[in-house]
Amino acid sequence: MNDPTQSGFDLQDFLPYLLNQAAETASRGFQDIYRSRYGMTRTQWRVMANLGKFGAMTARDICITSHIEKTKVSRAVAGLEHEGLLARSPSSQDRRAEVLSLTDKGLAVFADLGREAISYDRALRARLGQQVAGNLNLILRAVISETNGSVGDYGE
Amino acid sequence: MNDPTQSGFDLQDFLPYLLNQAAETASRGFQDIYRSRYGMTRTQWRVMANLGKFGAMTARDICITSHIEKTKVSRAVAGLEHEGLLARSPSSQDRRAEVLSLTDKGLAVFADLGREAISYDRALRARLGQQVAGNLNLILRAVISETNGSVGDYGE
DNA sequence: TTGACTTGGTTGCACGTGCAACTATAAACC
DNA sequence: GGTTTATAGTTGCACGTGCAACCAAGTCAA
Repeated sequence: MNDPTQSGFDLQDFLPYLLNQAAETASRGFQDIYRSRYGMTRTQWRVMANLGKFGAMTARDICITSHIEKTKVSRAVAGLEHEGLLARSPSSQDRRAEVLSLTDKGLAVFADLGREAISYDRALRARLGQQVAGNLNLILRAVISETNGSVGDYGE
Repeated sequence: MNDPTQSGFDLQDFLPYLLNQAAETASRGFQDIYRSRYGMTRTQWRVMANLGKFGAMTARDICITSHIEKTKVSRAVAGLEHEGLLARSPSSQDRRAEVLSLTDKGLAVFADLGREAISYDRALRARLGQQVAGNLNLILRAVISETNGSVGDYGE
């Protein structure tokens, strides 16, 4: 590895770069599943995963728990609703907010993708080794909470 | 953490999700630098980092070493050339290919960003702890080489 | 009640990207 | 030679995203 500019900088050791590459390769395979099978976006999948886990919640709640920007959530919700996977009902406490929940169809899709996700994750961890995978899990959380010094709106 | 659907799936423990979140938070700060300071794209920054390290190379070479898709490289190169940061010269061996290299201006920009990147990376590693950071580095490489079972074209 | 300010959510626009299709040159084969 | 097949690089188009601006409902205080 020569370095004509003597800069001493190597992209291949730059943590943000490595993280992005790793995230991309790790995500690709699962993305293919929810995209080809249900034509879903990553954000849609994430929104669905939240509703699947927590039941009913507002868009705002999703933003907070998942650090997804609100415009992304808004559009993902619109898409999921259009596909009949999600339903909105007005909030009784706040007429601006809407309570979101998965429809039966949405629950079925989530059940399917949840299963796939679990086995995908399991396979990935197996390839890395349980020890290493657990380690990675912890470190990533550290990375996420570091630097994440709470910015405008709510996160992100 | 309740789980109404009993799916057993938790997005917060899904490795692809964690990797993406970590990558995003880790990248954000540095992205602000090359974007606000030079109006550069992430891909442009990466292409520049390659040329800065390796000197002169073709677009194809960049694709191979950095696993960036060729259309992204093509556009990044066009942009960098437009800004006068990069120059093309026809390859003597292959009239389809062009040898890319940074101009003096490009070298100066790379020197600046390279410095910034090094200190950014150093700060990040310091926050994680050297031990953990080194660990992360290794694991990420493993993640990248796993799953990366060589697809069409050259990588990506 | 009225006004200033906050907050839940949506929308317009510009932009980077993924993919497929395309041009031009090179290499392989008969 | 001539014909196929692979390769370097570009381009058109559709699409998801980031950001700023926006609307409507809530909040708080005078």
